[in-house]
Amino acid sequence: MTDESRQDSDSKRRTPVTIIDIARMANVSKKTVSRVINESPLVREETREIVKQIIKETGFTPNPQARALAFRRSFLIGLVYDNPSPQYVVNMQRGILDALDETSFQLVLRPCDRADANYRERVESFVIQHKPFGLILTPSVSEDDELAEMLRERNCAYVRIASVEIDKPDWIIRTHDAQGAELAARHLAQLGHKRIGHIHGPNTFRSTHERMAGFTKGLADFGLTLDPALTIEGAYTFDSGVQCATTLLHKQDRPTAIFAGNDEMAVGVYVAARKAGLQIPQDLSIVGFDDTPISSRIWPPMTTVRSPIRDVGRAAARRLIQVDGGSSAQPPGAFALELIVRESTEAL
Amino acid sequence: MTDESRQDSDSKRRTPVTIIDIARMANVSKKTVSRVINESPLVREETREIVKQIIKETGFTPNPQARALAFRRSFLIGLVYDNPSPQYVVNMQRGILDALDETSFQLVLRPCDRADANYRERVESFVIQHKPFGLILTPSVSEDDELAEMLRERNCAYVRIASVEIDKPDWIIRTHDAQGAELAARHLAQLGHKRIGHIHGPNTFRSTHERMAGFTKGLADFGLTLDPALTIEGAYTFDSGVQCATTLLHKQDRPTAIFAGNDEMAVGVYVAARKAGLQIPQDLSIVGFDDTPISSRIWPPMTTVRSPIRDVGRAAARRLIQVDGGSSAQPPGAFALELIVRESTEAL
DNA sequence: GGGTGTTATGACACCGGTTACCAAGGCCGG
DNA sequence: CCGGCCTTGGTAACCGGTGTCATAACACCC
Repeated sequence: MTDESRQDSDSKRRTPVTIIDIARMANVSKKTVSRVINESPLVREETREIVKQIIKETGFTPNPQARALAFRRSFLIGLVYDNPSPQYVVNMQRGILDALDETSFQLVLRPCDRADANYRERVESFVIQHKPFGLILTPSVSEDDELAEMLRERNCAYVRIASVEIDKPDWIIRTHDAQGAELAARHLAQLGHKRIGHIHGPNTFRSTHERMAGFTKGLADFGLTLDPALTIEGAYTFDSGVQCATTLLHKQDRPTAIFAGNDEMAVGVYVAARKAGLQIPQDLSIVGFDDTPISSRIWPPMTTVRSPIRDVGRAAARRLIQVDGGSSAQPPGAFALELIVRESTEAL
Repeated sequence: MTDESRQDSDSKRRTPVTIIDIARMANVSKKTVSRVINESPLVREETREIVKQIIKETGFTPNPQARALAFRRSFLIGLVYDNPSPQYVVNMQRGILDALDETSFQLVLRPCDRADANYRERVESFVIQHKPFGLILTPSVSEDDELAEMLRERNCAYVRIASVEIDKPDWIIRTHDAQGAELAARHLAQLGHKRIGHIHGPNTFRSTHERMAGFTKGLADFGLTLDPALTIEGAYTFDSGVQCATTLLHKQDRPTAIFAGNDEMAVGVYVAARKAGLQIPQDLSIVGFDDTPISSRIWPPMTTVRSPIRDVGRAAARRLIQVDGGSSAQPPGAFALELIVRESTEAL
């Protein structure tokens, strides 16, 4: 048939195959083809098979722009983030891309800066203009309730990655920072440390309090308490780690171990210790948080808490595009954090 | 006028403002508005001003999906990369986003794996389906001529970031890896090192040869040559760095300095040196390449070559979207690499 | 066998822009 | 003063899908 030969040459060029071509070949209307594409149940099984077969043969894929226009919703998933750690960002991206692979969703990047007075407006105008299918919010933007409210008003789907239950369960992917910090505390306590310092993240982040709470709980299990004099607020940066550690290490009764809120600051502790002439781990045990590559490359390799960021990203994207159990059915042990014991910690 | 009051409520809701609304308000046809938006010269100056004014007042932005459909080309810029270094990837993204900010272009991520037999097909189907405005190819995918040819056939714009002139100048952003490696060589030679080891990247990457050539040239300026016995192929990974360095350090005549093709491997050299009981820099000088964060956080802080990745990304995106001198007018000194001297190198 | 209630299918308008083409108006030369 | 050319703006069709609604097909029931 001439129809078929045209179809062949089309499938080579691939571009010009449209829903209408498919419809003609299947002897149905374009609407029916549309129904098949969108998995509508209102198609006879037999018809569906025929259409599917033809779609497969021609290698047809619906034009995302056209669908977006008609749907009034694009197939873009926006990643909104302000975490400055490349490792975190890249892992998150990988996880999301894992989930988006083989779908027609695309990941677009929306970095932002909460210090910027109108960062919400920027996100908002992105939403208005591009009508993304959904947004994934990572800490710390995920903690911004005003942002979330704006998205709800704008009728834009979102998933917040957070360590506390700050929204409808379906719109949250819970991480268990507290549990990770608890592991760190128990580890240090078991090693016999009593004077344990803690450099935590900015107080304005909810995750900071989560981690502190977990850390406190872990210590409590061994009859220890978090000494306020040895607890100090950092900024999740290397430099702040150096500074805070320097302060701690010059105290009268300096701590014999320090737990830092992230690896970046923990590496700062290494430097401060080195400058203070202390040996790691003989004179000072150090525990980080994140298991970034640097933790295993630094000397001595660092004990740290591993957070399954990539898995979290994958789950968030899946939730958004509603594959396998889009509901909040997060198994209890999901995204458990893990303590990676290396050589920066030692019994007292 | 009732028209105006409707416009006001529209501008609050913002979504329903279309080109037709603008046309009505300006008393022109939608076509004219379209011309204004697309900067067509066929509009009377006066008319243009009126339309622009109204667009501004209403905050109207044309619907990207609709434009994409009509243009047969979306406003997506694809970043195609296979470089596993998070630091590199994130910096590249930042640079591109710098350039895309305030435009209606969006950055979408296309990581790929050259080991995957049909990675080109994946890129191709992305191009066919999403009709991106253009692609940015980073090393090492940027070195794949077959991929570039496919894109040309598919009529898809692209910019290749590469250290060699492998395509039309307009489609290349040249980096100067050779010059960076030369700096490293001169630095080590000036410090009096004679037996200098070099751990380079995979031979299949053109950038590897570029860097080696530059390194050789730098040594030649001081009457030195690259000793094949001390030159060894790594894989740009930490582990390969450890391995290669171990091999080098156990040679009869071990090198007094090692230049690694990237920081990741250089950090591996640190570990190998430590295991061999060598002090850095007293017993062994080390130079890395990339100036990733780890190079300044490790002890002792590492001397390395800084590559202006973010600037390169920005330039690539600008080239693609044709802002300020879209032509190949790369100033001669553009993207010069810089040697960051820290404490991992010392005079012999 | 006809009325009724589903279920499957198609016709048609529409999403919000763009391009192709045409018509009207202003300017010019003959 | 008229016709031709150039500028400018309007109309219709189209890009490739989706929504609404009417209708055809079918099973079921009395």
